[in-house]
Amino acid sequence: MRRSQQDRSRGTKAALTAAARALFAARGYDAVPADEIVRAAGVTRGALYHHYADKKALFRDVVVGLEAEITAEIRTAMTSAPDLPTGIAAALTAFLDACARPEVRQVSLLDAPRVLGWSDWRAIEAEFGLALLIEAFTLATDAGLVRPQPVGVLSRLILSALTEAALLIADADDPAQIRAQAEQALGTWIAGLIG
Amino acid sequence: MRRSQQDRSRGTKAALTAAARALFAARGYDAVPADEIVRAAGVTRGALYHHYADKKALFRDVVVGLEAEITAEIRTAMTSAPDLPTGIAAALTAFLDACARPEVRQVSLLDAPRVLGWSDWRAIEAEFGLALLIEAFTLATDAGLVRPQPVGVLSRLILSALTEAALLIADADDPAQIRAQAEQALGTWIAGLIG
DNA sequence: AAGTCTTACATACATACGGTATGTATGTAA
DNA sequence: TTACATACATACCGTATGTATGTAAGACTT
Repeated sequence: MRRSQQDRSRGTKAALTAAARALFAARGYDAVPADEIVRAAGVTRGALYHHYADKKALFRDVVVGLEAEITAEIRTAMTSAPDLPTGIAAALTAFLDACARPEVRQVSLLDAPRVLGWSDWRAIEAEFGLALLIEAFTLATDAGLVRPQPVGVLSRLILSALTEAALLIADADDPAQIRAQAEQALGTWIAGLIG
Repeated sequence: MRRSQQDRSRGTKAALTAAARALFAARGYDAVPADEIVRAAGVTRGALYHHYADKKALFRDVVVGLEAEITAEIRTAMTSAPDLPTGIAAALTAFLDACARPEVRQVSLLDAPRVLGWSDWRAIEAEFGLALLIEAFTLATDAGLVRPQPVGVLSRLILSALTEAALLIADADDPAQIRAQAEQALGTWIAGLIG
C-alpha cells in the first residue's frame, strides 16, 4: 500500500504534535529538548525542521490544537443544556474542569503567553475561548438576561478572572472550598451585569 | 579608601540587578544571555554566579525589587488621598500606570510566572500587590463601603482582572477608549460588591 | 516506463548559552 | 603577619537549537 505524501506529512505532524503535547504538558516548554520530542514521535530532527520553522512553531500548533479541543468541549456543554442559564453554568463548569487539566494549565496558561508572545497568544485566545465567551454573552443579551453593553473588554476581563480562578483551584490545598468561593465571587459579578 | 566586603557585594549586586532589569525589560528573560548582563554591569560571570545560584535567582531578585517599588508607589497614591474612595480610585490609576510600564509588563507579568514557576510567582504577588489589595479591601469593609466577605479568592480574581485590563490598555491601538471601557467594567463589578 | 523534479526526511555540523571548576586578589581576624 | 574567608576572573564542558548537506520516496512529464 502506497501512502501519499500528504498522508506521510499528516502522520508525522500528528506524531510530533502528540509527542510534544505530552512532553510539554509534563515538564514545560523549554525543559523539553527537541531531541526528546522527535524520539518520542519516532522521527528525527530533520522531520521536525522540515515541517516547522522552529521549536516554537511546533509549540504553537500544540496550543492551537489544545485550545480548539477544550473550546469544543465547552461549547458542547453549553449548547446541550435545556436552556441558556443552565447552559452557561455548565459551560463554566466545563471551563474550570478543562483548566484544571495539567496540560492546559502548563501549556496554554503558563507557557503560551511567554513562548508565543503575549499578543500572538491573545490572538489565539480571541479565536477560541474569547469567541465562545462573546457568543454566550450575545445570546444572553438577546435573551434579555444581561443589559446590552460593549462586550469585548468585559469578556477579556471575565476570561482572565475565570482563568485565574481555575489556576487557584488547581493549586489549592482544598480545591472544593476555593472553587466554591470562586464560583460565588464570579456569580456575584455576573449577577451584577443583569439589569 | 578601603571598601568593606559588604560594600563590594552590595555594589556588584546592585549593578547586576540594575543591568539585568533593563535588559530583561527590553527583550525578555531568555533572550538575554548572562554574558550580556555581566558585561553591562561591568563584572564577569564569576561575580554573577558567586552572588546568585543561577540566572533565575538574579531574575527573581529583579522581580521582587520591581514589585516592591510599584507597590510602594500605589500605596502612596492610596494613602495620600483625602478619603478612602478617592484613595482607591487613585490606587487603581497608579496600578494601571505601573502595569503600563514596559518593564513591569515584560518582567513581572509575562516572564515571572513561567520563569519562577506559578506558585513562587504567586507567593511574590501575595506578598506585595495582593497584600495591598486585601489591605484596601479590609479598610473598605471596616468603613462599611463593602459588605464583609472572604477576600482572599476575590482579591486574586480582581487582581487578575486588573492586570488583564492593564495589559489590554498597554496593547491597545486606542488606549484611552479601552481604559474607559475597562474602568467602567471594573467599576460595575466593584459597585456590585457594595451592599 | 524512464527520466526528472519535488517533497520528506536523516545525519552531521556550527554555534551559543548556562553552569562549573579552578585560580587569584582582596578584605578580615587571630 | 599569618591564616583564612570572601569576592571575583577565566577557562572549560555539556547540552541545546538551528542549519547545511545528503538520500530516499512519491509525483509529474513524455
